[in-house]
Amino acid sequence: MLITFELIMKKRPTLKDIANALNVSTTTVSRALNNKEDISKEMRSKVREVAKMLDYRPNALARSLRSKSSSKVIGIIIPEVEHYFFSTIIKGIISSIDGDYLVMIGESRHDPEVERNIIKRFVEHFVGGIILVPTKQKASKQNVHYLKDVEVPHILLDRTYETYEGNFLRYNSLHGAEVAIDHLISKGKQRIAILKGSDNCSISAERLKGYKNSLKANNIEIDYDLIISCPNASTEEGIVACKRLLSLSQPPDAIFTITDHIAAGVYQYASSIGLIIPDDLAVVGYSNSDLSDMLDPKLTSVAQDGFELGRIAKEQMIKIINDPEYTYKNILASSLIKKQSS
Amino acid sequence: MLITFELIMKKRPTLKDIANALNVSTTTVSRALNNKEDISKEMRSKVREVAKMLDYRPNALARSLRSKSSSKVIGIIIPEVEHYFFSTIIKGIISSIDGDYLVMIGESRHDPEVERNIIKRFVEHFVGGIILVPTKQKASKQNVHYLKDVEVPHILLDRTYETYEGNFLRYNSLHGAEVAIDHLISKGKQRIAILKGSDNCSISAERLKGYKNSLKANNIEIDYDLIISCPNASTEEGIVACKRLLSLSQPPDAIFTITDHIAAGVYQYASSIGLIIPDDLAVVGYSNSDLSDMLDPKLTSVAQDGFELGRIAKEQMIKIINDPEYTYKNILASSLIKKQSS
DNA sequence: AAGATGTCCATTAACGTTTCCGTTAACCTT
DNA sequence: AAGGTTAACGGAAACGTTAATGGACATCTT
Repeated sequence: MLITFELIMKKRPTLKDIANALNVSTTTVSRALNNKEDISKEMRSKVREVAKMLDYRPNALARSLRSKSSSKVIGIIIPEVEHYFFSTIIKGIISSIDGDYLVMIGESRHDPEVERNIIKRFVEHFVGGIILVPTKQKASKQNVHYLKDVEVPHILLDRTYETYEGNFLRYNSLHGAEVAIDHLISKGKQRIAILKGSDNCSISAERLKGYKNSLKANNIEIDYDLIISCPNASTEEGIVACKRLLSLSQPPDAIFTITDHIAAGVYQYASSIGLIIPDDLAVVGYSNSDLSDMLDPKLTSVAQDGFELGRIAKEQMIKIINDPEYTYKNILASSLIKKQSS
Repeated sequence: MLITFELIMKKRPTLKDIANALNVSTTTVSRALNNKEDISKEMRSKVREVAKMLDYRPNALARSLRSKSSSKVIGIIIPEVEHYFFSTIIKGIISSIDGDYLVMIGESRHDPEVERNIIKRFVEHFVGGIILVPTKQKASKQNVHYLKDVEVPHILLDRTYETYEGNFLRYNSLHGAEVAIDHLISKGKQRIAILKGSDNCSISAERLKGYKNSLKANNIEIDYDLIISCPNASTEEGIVACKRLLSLSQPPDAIFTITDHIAAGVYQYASSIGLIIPDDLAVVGYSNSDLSDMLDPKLTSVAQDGFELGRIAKEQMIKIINDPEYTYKNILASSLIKKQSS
């Protein structure tokens, strides 16, 4: 073995450097390191030894440029990074190092145009696949079509739209809401309000539908005074909406909020006027975020395990990347986590 | 211009395709698209037109393989993705698309070995630079040395260690804690407890030091009964610690928690025994997270704007990447956001 | 012993860019 | 008009890797 000047240099060592040191060809080195056939055990170990000595790290760029195999990078696009649910999705996706995939991340900020740009940038960088949590806007649909056009493997997460035919994974919000309302009714509540989200959000619409379904199934008439919108799903809106509900001539005895954040607002207003949760007013939230355990009393909430969602999405994404025939469509059931607020 | 069979094919178009269509060389096409010299205006526009027609997207892999310029990707490594403060850091880093950098993300899960692995993977992928929020463990130090060894531009975020000489950006926890305690004292509080974090965390240590500094400066004796550890910084620990504090023969009239999460625990226990915040017990948290506004009363907290931290970090990272001589070391002052809990 | 098979390695060519170095022709010089 | 400059382009090499092909040699067949 010959330690040449180049090897000492700061430049990152390449296959060629190892090859020169051992007086063999780069092909041989490549085979040795990639556990390919056509190589002797002795050569393999010699190569490995030198590679280790030089702290050789393969150039992923060159590798995937050559082998045309989509690089071992998957891209994820999320509307809002700091949102807890989305955060846990990201965690689920990136936490399993094992798959030896790296992850690029982009935030669409609920803007389909930004989303489109990120997709294009991902495509330029030859990501192997894209996990997309689409925007609420209809325009995201075109972006998904674009994804199909450029033939980048992809899977839609959390949200999807009517005519979509590709891979997706999401929670069943319809069922989640039904379970929540059923639970409240089983606790003897009769006037159940809902603080719903934005109207053009399919998830919000589904939860509203679940709410109505459950009431109907239990022969409770729907009172439109008890349905209030909180388009931003903020705590502030929760306070305002709660105030309005409780000032009705026939105030509700339970409130179902489409988001834990809104529930926090309900808590605040309720306690400000001396109501006791759950006795005077039961509350059920949605997504069982970290917040739900910090509220007092702890908030009953429909579980949306973002971590699990992300974990499965990544697992399936890799399958999709490796087998163009493979498809995956799934709707997870979410369960109600009963705590002290109901 | 000649539209050949290859152009119609699904394969992503390359410089060669454009060149063939116009009967020019790839060199010319490359120059035209990259706004280089040595090219006529007419050719430039013709090339661009065809490029647009074919929806040409440069192959970022090939580009950065060739031009040796670190690819326009920066890697970020964070201990825990779903933690709100860290989430906002990520948001700050990735939200500005303009810099035309893409972002790879890795989660160290507070484990230096995982951190090391992520760094190596990033290096393989030739990231242009790495923004690192190091682990609390001492072992992270070696990882930073490794970064220097392989000559990847990097900047340490939020945390740093004693002998570190590279680029960093963080908040001044010492000062933050001092301001918090000064504030409580100015409100007439005399027995101020602190719920501190893990002992081998430099940030936690700094805040504790700030706490002590401020007390000394105000001639208040330090009572070690009022210093309790919450190593996991969890709400549960906050409840337990608060209980212990309030059962002292001389209970505190104010509690400073190293984290908003811990403060949530204090809130819960205090309200369970009927204490009124801030009258009976003032509370000040740290990091001014989204939680702080959801608590009732809203929690006074020392602001740690993760978004700003991330934004600056990225901005400086790019400067560092583009100019090897450039260095950046900064400690941001954090201000106290006064709300209703104090 | 002659062919067949197998082992282990080298040579060569790609992947899509960018860059160095030419080349050509037109346009200035004086 | 001879030489010099400039503008606009092409050819070829290079980045680091992997894949296809081929060749030398040894070992197994019958």
